This record gives sequence, structure tokens and C-alpha cells, in this order.
Amino acid sequence: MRLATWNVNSVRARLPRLLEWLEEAKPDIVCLQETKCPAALFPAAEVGELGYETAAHGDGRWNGVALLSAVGLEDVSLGFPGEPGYEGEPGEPALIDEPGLRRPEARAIGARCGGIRVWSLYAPNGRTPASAHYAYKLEWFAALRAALGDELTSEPALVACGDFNVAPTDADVWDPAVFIGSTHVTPPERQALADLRALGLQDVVPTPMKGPHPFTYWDYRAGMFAKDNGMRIDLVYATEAVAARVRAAYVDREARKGKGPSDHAPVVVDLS
DNA sequence: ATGCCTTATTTCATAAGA
Repeated sequence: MRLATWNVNSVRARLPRLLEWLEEAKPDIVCLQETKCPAALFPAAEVGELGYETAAHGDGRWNGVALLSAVGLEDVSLGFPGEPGYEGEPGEPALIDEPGLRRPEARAIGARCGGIRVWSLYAPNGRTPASAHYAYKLEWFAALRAALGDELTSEPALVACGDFNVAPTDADVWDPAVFIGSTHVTPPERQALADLRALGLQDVVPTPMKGPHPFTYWDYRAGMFAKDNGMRIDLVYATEAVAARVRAAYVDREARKGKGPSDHAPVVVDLS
């Protein structure tokens, strides 16, 4: 069984490339992030012609996650219990419907596919360590940890995939010096990943396919992909029951090439 | 210094990404 996760940076802008990639890679389960479209506008019919069921969670212009599965798609969860919403900077106009309540963004969708509990996750970016977005990012991770911890009491086969917006180690960024003072590499963010792993989740590190680094993201600007100036921020965290079945894992960097790519490449995992 | 590029939208300009 082939499992993949891919931040597509707009599923509608990427649709021709997504369909082409699905036909070539033939994944059974696909976790998508940054679909950037409401669930009602997700191109479910198009991917359906390739044999996939779809579950989508979207809130418009930003964010958006989805699951595609050719091996069943049941028990869909839009978001996770206790998932926080972005509260804004002090004094910033509220993004909420009711005082005291915060609206979660479309950053998580879960389902049971092929006997595995699968989550497609898109962690908040964080922007800068001093911003409210950063505090929100850490809060979101803490709530995710709690929700996954609850699920793991009854779900031995679980995988949490997606764009975590954190590079686990300095080896996961092209130049650690460039990132000093930036998000994605701070100790609290890396601790949030460690806390997830402490639940019993293992980091399934992919093979880079070219070069020494299994990067999954390269900025569009300044020829970063050509220079392999990337980051590994798209992760597959699997329980032992799933990790023990891993036969191969790789970054499909071919999908980052050519005309109109996402700025992220898919991570593909083959399970026995 | 800050864009470098790409996206969707309250579009010929902006916010966001990481």
C-alpha cells in the first residue's frame, strides 16, 4: 500500500499536475495540504475518475486539507477535538463569531483508510517568534498532541502526515545560520515535534532521491530548488504498527520540477 | 533593505506563505 503526503499550494491551481501525479505514482492514500479552496469546490469528481474517494476540509482562501483514498474512507473528522483557532494580536480585529470563542482554521482532517487512522495536517506557519501566530502554532501543536494521545489509546495503526512547518533538526534546513531567529527551527517548535514522537510516533524519514538532504520544500524564489536550498518540513509520523510495515520512503522531487509546480514535493511511503 | 515567486481574493493591490 502506498501512502503519500503533499502540500499542493492550491488544489485547483495544481489540478492538472495532481491528476498527472496520481496516475504516475498511483498512491492508495493521499494527504493534501494548502488546498486553498472550500470543501464544496474541491475537485472530487476529477480525482474520483481516477478511483479516489475524497474528504475535504476548507475555509476559503487560506489553509485547507483533504484526504484521497482508493482503499476506503470512513469515520471522517474535520479538525480534531480541542483544536484552537487563531486569536489575533492584541487589539487586532476579532476573527471570531462570538465573544470568547475562536474559529478553528481548516488545518486537520482525519479518516480511516485501508485499516489505518490517517491524519492530513497543516500546522500554522508561525511567521515570527514574537507574533501571536507563533503562540498559536505552539498552542495548536499542544492540542494536536492531546487529541492524538486520546486516539492512540484505541488506534494502534495511526499515521499523522502533513506540513508540520517545523524542521526537526538543523540537518533539515539548507543553512542553519540563515534560520537563526526564525520560526520552523526554534527549540519550542522542535520540542512540539518531540512531544508528538513521545506519544509513540516515529518520524519516517524519506530518501532524498538526489543529493544528501531529504528536503520537501524549496522557496519559489531565487532558484532555491535548483540550488537544493530546501527544508524538510513535510513529515510522516507513524505508530510502530505502521512504521514496521515501511518498505520504502522517498521524496518525489520530480513533482517539484517543470512548469507550475507546488513549492513542496510529495513524500511517498510504501507499506507492506 | 528586502525581494526574489506564487496563490486567491473584497483584484490593476494585498496578504500570506516559510
